[in-house]
Amino acid sequence: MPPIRWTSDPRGAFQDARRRLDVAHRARSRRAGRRRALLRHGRTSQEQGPRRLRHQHRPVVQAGVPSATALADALAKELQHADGIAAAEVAGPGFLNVTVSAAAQGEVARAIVEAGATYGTSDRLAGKRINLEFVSANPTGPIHIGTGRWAPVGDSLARVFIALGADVTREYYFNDHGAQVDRFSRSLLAVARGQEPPEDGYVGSYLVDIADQVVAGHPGVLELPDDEAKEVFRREGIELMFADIKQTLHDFGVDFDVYTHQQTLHDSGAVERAIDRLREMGNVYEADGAVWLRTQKYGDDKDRVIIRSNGAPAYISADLAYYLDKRERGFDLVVIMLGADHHGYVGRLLAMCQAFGDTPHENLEVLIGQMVNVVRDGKPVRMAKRAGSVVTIDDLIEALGVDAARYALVRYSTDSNIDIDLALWTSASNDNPVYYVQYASARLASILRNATELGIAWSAADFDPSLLASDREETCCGRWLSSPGGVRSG
RNA sequence: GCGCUCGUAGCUCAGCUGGAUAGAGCAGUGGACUUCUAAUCCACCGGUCGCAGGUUCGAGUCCUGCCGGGCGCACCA
Repeated sequence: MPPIRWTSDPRGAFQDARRRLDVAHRARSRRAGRRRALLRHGRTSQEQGPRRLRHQHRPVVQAGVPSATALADALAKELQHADGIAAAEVAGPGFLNVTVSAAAQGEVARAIVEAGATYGTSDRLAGKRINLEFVSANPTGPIHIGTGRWAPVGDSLARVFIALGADVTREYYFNDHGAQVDRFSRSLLAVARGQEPPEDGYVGSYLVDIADQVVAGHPGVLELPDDEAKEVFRREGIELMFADIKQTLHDFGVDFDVYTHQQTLHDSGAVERAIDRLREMGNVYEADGAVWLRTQKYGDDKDRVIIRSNGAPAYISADLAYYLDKRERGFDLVVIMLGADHHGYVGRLLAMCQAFGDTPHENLEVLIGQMVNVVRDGKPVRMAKRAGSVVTIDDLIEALGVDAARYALVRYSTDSNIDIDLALWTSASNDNPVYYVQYASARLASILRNATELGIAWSAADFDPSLLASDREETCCGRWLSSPGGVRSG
């Protein structure tokens, strides 16, 4: 064991050497204790242009520019004597393998213990205000599994941004305006009167529950004229439905900081203000009796109507106001998470962002999550009680439990549509992905418990990092070292 | 017809801004273990990265065209 005592992160030594040589680098973690570096040269100046850069990436000798191997050699020499580094050797054309000494590598254990829960966090996004809007299911029924996918994903994303030091707000856009809500209230009224729901209405036993509650709270409601009764069912029904949704999300471990009601954007004049602003920017015009936004100018397929020829605002008008509202509330980045059935909407939202004079992907990011199906033995499952109903988050939680349900939704890339196999996720077998996580947790808890029973306690003074030298420990240290990178790129 | 997205090992999926022999888990095969919870561990087996071109010193990654699955293309929300 080389008697290398190290005092700092070996990456520091690496960066020192690099700085001295004035080369750009690319480092990647490989096996435990090793870092590999691809050397690139000639990237110190951005104005070189792509063509020349490409040539300079070639690992060949050019006039006045040392070859990659020569650079690697030089870098290796610098590194060999650096603290915490056991060996540095040139491996292939342009690659440098750096072996971190066991002692240096073991230090990561100390760093983790001392940092506790803050290990892996950073201040990379410090001062940045991010608004994450997700779920935002309409209050016309329980949360469907597709939109519900964003609940754990959006929540996890929020946690990652917070770990990076950002100031994060979780927000829910509550759509209590428009035709869907009207259909909902008509459906409630029909159900309360024991009639068939309207042709275009909603079905499901939840309607009965809501209708019963409304009637219980307003005994005379069924004797009112249709319009008045419908209004009562609208107002009360939405409140009850929304309370249900909030409860479901809360049970799912997801709570929001801000709920914005679409209706308030219309009532407060925010929509008009947003349109005025866009008009000032020269991006609004009138044609065919309607008011249009010039989204095509900013990459959308066509311009979009924001005020219909009948005078009613189109759906997007509230989004204009909402985006502006978020920006005025001081958010640098506005993230909106939508289901794949809304992906056609992305283009016009990004165009809107630009129409306001903002920069897409910098001030506005629209994420699309693909569809979620629930299957059993390969066949789609409908769990709710009445035909026509869809699988809800409540159903999923009931079937899998909160932890497994969250994990089943977070585990996969949101770019892929997923089939959640109930048989798989509820099975007591190795096939069940959630078992791995639970077992790992159980084993770690067990180690700590046994350590306590044996009277073993952490002591910074007695800690000898060089003892963490076995292959297994090397692997662990490597993972630990690279895990903050995962948070960073997340 | 147009657009978005997926197509990587038998199965379910990773693969970051293109970089060294493409990685995990499960399944399969062969071992280990009088157990820090057998809900275990180790090893092996297994891949024309949908197909065909192209760009590049280098492509699973970028571009073009096909094929296949999903989802959309409203003065609906």
